[in-house]
Amino acid sequence: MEIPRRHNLIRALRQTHCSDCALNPVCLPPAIEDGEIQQLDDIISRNRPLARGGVLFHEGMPFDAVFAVRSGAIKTCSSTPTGEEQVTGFYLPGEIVGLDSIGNPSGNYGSTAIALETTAVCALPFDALQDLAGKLPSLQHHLFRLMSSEIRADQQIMQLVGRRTADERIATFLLTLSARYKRRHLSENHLHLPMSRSDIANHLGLALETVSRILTRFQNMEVLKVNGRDVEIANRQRLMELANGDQEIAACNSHA
Amino acid sequence: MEIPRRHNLIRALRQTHCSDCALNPVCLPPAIEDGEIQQLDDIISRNRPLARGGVLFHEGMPFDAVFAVRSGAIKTCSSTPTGEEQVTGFYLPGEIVGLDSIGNPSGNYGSTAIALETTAVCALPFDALQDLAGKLPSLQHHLFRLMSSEIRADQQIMQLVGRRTADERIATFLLTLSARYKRRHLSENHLHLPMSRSDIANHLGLALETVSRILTRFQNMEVLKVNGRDVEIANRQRLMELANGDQEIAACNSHA
DNA sequence: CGTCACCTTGAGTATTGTCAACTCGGGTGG
DNA sequence: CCACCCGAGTTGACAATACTCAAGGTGACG
Repeated sequence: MEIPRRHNLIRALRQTHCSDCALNPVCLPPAIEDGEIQQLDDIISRNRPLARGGVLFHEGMPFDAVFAVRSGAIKTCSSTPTGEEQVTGFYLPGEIVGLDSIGNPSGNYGSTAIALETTAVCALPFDALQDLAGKLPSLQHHLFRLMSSEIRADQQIMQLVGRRTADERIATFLLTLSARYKRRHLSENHLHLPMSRSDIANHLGLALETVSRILTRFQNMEVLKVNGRDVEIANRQRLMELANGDQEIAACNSHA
Repeated sequence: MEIPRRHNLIRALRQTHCSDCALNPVCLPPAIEDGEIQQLDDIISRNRPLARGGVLFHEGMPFDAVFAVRSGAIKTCSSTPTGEEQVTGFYLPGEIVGLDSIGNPSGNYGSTAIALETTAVCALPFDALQDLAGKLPSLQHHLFRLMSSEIRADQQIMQLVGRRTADERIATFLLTLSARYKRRHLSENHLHLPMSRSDIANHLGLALETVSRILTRFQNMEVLKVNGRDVEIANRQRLMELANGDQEIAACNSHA
């Protein structure tokens, strides 16, 4: 009796339209009108959800679309000149994957997108999106904003990875994730991490052992409650201090 | 007799148009037509060159334009939550500065742009640029490509800073710079670095002493000839190996 | 000719990576 | 049904890369 139920679920997902999508304030321009939503809706295709580990697009495949995450989570990796993989980002519902590939000189995707859990996406064929953006200034503006946000997010990671200690990177990573969960109206203090320790480590430029050690240390400090991939922020104030490297403030408090 | 001469120079710069700018293959869409160039030209303003250290825009100022570098060089920095500065990028002639600020929620510039030497820029007021992009699909596409390239560049830095040794970072940085010089038809083997050691270090997530030490070591290895900010690539093959961390290849060669 | 950035070089240290062993939980197959 | 295996995660010991602190050196510019 489970198979038919799953099929119904899938059908329900595929029938959904932008106009009644709970995420539309996140992935659509704020000022868009109903008729315009319809136009956007017409170019979007919703495929069957990807299983965990499923590949949404692969580095080197011809670039044809960007994707809005509906549910689940995606990681993107690009392979370095030396052959290792670098996790360039994580994408949660309401976020857009593939923006980095738009202007790739080769015309191909410049990274690989992999589902971290069962994940549903909306495909936005880029040619059509671009045409539509020419007609709808608010959509064009929104796309510029999205890409620009991606640039700023990458610059934040850059600065995180380049100038901060391992503790600060982990603390900041968790707080950023928490803010993104909050934005999509989920609990901001009880996070379920869709990615492995190894993915986190790779993304933050750390060894996976370091990530593991720091999470347990934060737990011992009663800043977090960690249970595998479930992480609860128990002391947000302290976590923010850790993110900023305010060792002394905490020390002062402790012997006050 | 120098003042008038400089004034003439400045006037010459300001009178220049996109149509006869040597950089236009780099900063304009490849398929643009003459009439369209004229439209673009009309919205561009060319200000008097910035002196070294001059601020093009400052973090927190209202965002109104992006800038094409005509000559000289620009660095962008953003200040971290803890107050330090992070050098997020360097911009050479033909490159566009300010793309990261387009979608800043506050509507302000999200970083500060500073001239590393005497620098001339073209200002592209963003409202007008956006309107024009709505009319000229090739311009819209070009802007998407530029932003997407910026994302990829940042991701490369991310991976450089997160996963590579100091040697690899410096080697890769020099090679990337060399490629950019080549693209603008300058010598690819004799580089003049417009930025200080400290800027390089900051950008690559290193201490400035480390940068200095590595440059002298590369010089001792006869890979580079370094003289202050003049750097000559003496053994490109070897530099590429260093960029990829092929320690063994070199070691093998040496006792062959 | 002095000052002031900027750069170089040295010595000692420490944060973080590497290697390695072990635990835990889930799924598979005998 | 149980044993086994495998991947993910944890923990420990040790090593090394790169940072910090500190002391010169060099060149430009007033």
